[in-house]
Amino acid sequence: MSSRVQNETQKEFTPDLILLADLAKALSHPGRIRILQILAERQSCICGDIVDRMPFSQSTVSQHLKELKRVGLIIGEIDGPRTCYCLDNKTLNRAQEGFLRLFAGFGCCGLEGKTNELE
Amino acid sequence: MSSRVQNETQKEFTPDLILLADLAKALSHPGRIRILQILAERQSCICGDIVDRMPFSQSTVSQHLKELKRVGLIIGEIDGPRTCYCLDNKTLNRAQEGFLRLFAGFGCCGLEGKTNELE
DNA sequence: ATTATTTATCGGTAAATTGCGATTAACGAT
DNA sequence: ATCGTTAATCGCAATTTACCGATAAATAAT
Repeated sequence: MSSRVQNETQKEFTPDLILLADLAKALSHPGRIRILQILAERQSCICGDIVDRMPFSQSTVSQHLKELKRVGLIIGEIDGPRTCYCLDNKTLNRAQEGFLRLFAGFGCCGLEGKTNELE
Repeated sequence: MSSRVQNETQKEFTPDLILLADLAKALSHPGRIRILQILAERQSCICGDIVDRMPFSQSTVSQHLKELKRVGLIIGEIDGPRTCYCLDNKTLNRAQEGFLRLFAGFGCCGLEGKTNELE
């Protein structure tokens, strides 16, 4: 909040920036984006169902799920021998907000037609 | 063995998805996001000015610039012994569009208070 | 031609990522 | 207890990333 700006040429990265980059990293693999899309279109989020729809092995998918869980984009709930995954809307909201603010800061691109006051 | 019926639906990733992941990858490092922000503040920027504002060596910054150039987020113009970098608004627009569509597809997140539906 | 300046690239190391098969752990059912 | 099923984790190899110092290439000025 009240971060002390002592030098205009601040070289360090703010926690916000680091967080956004971390979220981008989680989205930097087609498989992980795909997983999020699968979870969005289905309410049944059993791990096996995801694996069936991915071109990777079970262990690889599990690793991608772990990465998505790490940044908080998804939540895994153990249900018997299975694990039920679902999107974490709270983190998704923050992520969307972060990206929106980022692009808004670039000033180049309006929302073309949808002129919301982003700020 | 697993007698699961293999879903014949597209396991492959669409070019659009791969492109979006690639853009996310370019944004997955705080330094690279920072570079974009620096370029947004000033209309154009010679490489050295960017280096001065980054906590990395000249060669490292140059490498990040190369990555941003690779995905088309920035353009580098040689100007004498210097190189002048600037944002590529066209790619930025497409990137923003891609992220907007992605998050819209998640359905979870309106624009926080602004409950307009993004088409 | 020499020198200084600027930036891209080379070479190297350390760490992280990606993918897989094999294994383990946890659970339900027999 | 034993047997399947499910999913996380381990171990491993190949690749990529990140960072740096050193060097090269290009230009401007002397």
